[in-house]
Amino acid sequence: MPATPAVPDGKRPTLAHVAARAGVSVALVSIVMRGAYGASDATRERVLRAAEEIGYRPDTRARLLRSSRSRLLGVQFGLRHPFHTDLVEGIYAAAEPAGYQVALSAVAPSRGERQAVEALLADRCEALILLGPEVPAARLAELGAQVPVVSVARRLRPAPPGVDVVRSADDEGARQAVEHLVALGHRAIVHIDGGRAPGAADRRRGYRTAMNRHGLADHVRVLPGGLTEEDGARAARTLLAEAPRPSAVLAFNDRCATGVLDTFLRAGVTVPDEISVVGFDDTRLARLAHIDLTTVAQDIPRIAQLAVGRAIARLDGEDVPDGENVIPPRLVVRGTTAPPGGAGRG
Amino acid sequence: MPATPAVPDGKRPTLAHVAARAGVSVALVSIVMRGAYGASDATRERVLRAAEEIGYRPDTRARLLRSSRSRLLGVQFGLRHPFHTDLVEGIYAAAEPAGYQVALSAVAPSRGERQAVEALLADRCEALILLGPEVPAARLAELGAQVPVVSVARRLRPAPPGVDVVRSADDEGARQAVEHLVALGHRAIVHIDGGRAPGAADRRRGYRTAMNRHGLADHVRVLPGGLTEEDGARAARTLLAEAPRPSAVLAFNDRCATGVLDTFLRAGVTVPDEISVVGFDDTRLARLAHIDLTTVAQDIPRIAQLAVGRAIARLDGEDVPDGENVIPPRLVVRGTTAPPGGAGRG
DNA sequence: CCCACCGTCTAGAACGTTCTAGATGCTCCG
DNA sequence: CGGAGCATCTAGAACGTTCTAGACGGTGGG
Repeated sequence: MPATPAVPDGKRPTLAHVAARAGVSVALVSIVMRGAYGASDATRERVLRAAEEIGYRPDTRARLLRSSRSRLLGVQFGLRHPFHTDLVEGIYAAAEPAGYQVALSAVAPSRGERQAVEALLADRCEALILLGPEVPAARLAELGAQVPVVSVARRLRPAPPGVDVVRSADDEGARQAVEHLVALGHRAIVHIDGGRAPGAADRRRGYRTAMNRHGLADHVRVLPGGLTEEDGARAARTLLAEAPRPSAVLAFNDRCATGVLDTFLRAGVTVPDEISVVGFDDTRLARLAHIDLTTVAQDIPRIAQLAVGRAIARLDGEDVPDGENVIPPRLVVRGTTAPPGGAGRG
Repeated sequence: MPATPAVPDGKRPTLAHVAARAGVSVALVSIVMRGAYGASDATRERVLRAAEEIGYRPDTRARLLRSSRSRLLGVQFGLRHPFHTDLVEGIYAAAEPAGYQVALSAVAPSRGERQAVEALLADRCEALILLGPEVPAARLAELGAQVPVVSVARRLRPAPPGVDVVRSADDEGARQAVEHLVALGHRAIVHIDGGRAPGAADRRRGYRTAMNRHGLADHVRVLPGGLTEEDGARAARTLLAEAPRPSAVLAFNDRCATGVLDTFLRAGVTVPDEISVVGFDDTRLARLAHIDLTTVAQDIPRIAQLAVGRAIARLDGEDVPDGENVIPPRLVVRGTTAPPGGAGRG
């Protein structure tokens, strides 16, 4: 005679089913499932066996509903930005050992930041980690008033209460790039910027300051760009049309830089012989031999770790000092930069 | 005198708070918030205003706990695969208009497929959409017995009950690639495969069949590869060491193909003059001018739409016929293929 | 004038879990 | 022998929502 399944029809097994099968109370099963104190080894084993047998799986939502803490970190990211997806990997790696779960909410063409964040809040995330948020600062302040918020890669001055900032020293990164180009002998260095994108203002400023410091104030030139390949390509087309072209370009990020490279290549302008190009982010893309892009690397694991750390510290009620966490970037020299006039590549 | 906030301290507002403020019952507020039938226009407006004023936000988890349906689709994807992230965008676009929410669970170095799926099930997803799952078929069958499962890009023969398959005609794609190369005059065409990756077996078979059909059985050669750049690079290094090299390479996917291109480029082997290369997926990467990769495009929006459609159909209890949904791919000819011996590029 | 019916609203029980408060029985100590 | 103290276990109330059943007043047909 086959044992009657303890679980009715299509319903999924609950604590009560396990309890019935193991012959104990629901509360005790809860204790065992959580690994909490208060059950003998013998019953513990018996309960676990019963749970295993009927395929019990705890219901996160019911669990969170009851307990005051949800231990859930909400992460908003852009699916198309390798920089973001790499950060997400780091966030998983940092959050799970600390006993926090991660809820992802992507920004996509059909799904704005507002929608992405609303979903996270409705899911009861205790804190928000926003990767490169582009909403107005006022909106971030509003969110910060509700839950701890960590803004990654987006500077806020001053940071509203409840909002932490973790970012690379974007100005410093731009400075390193300019120093490198100047050391190679470049003077006409143009910056294709990121417009209103997070970090863009700092990179612009870093570029300007470095240029001025080297007495190149006359050569300062910022071209409107953006964070996609298309934005880079558009700016590059402007440069192509010019009589004496600049000898070097500092792009807002790697995607933008590949758009620039792409356009130059199609137009027969050789890089770095005729013009040098520098990116920002050091994505996997930049490392490929065809692209082999000189770029400014951000310390992604460290940024992820810090972002999670700040969020958790706030949740644990630690009295985190207000202020930004700024992480130094590092220039990675590859094949798209060379002295002007073309000593050339390889 | 400032109005006393209807909501105590740090707690977030609930239906009860809204009800108290609007002077109606909790049940009525629930009706209004859901937009359900059973409230007059006057009270409806009054309740909505009260909710707005105290910043009420429904609690998804409590909502799901109570109602039998969760209207939640769980999606497992790989953060590093542009093919997956593009699909996720399509899935959002298809699911939300149909009234379903999407829960994302990423596979990362620190987080295997088992863990990713467990998280989705614990969150009460009604159906699972798995992008390129690599777990054993038995495991998928086991999952299919619990909830509707859609396996995207991974073939299963036979598909276990409860498991739908949506995929490109991988064999057909490989065939198109071979046809193209043969038409250009190639004979020694080698395939760098995807090992045990989803779709790899079909692409291998399509390659073999097409080669045989053209009387090139003697030239059939499958080199072990994989789905990352590194896998492609490794295989390319093997080829570089050989005396007469093949004249064309069909790589498992675009990432693998870029690894191949990369290695050839660094070794001074010109593409397509000395050797032609074809990828698979038509990622944004392939379209960049430096790479300009001939590749097999998959119809991503259609795949996403179909995957969501099948999941929802199963949930709605429609009697979906078992069987795969196979979508034809399309070869995109770009700059990495040319006749052998080098009439060359540009 | 009665009753059925409709639109509007409400009380209270679910959902699956955790938490609080306490019950039970055992051991150990004076 | 009488508690105190401990380990183990349990009943029942929460959590914030939806659902079921029904209450209430007004209207209209016979």
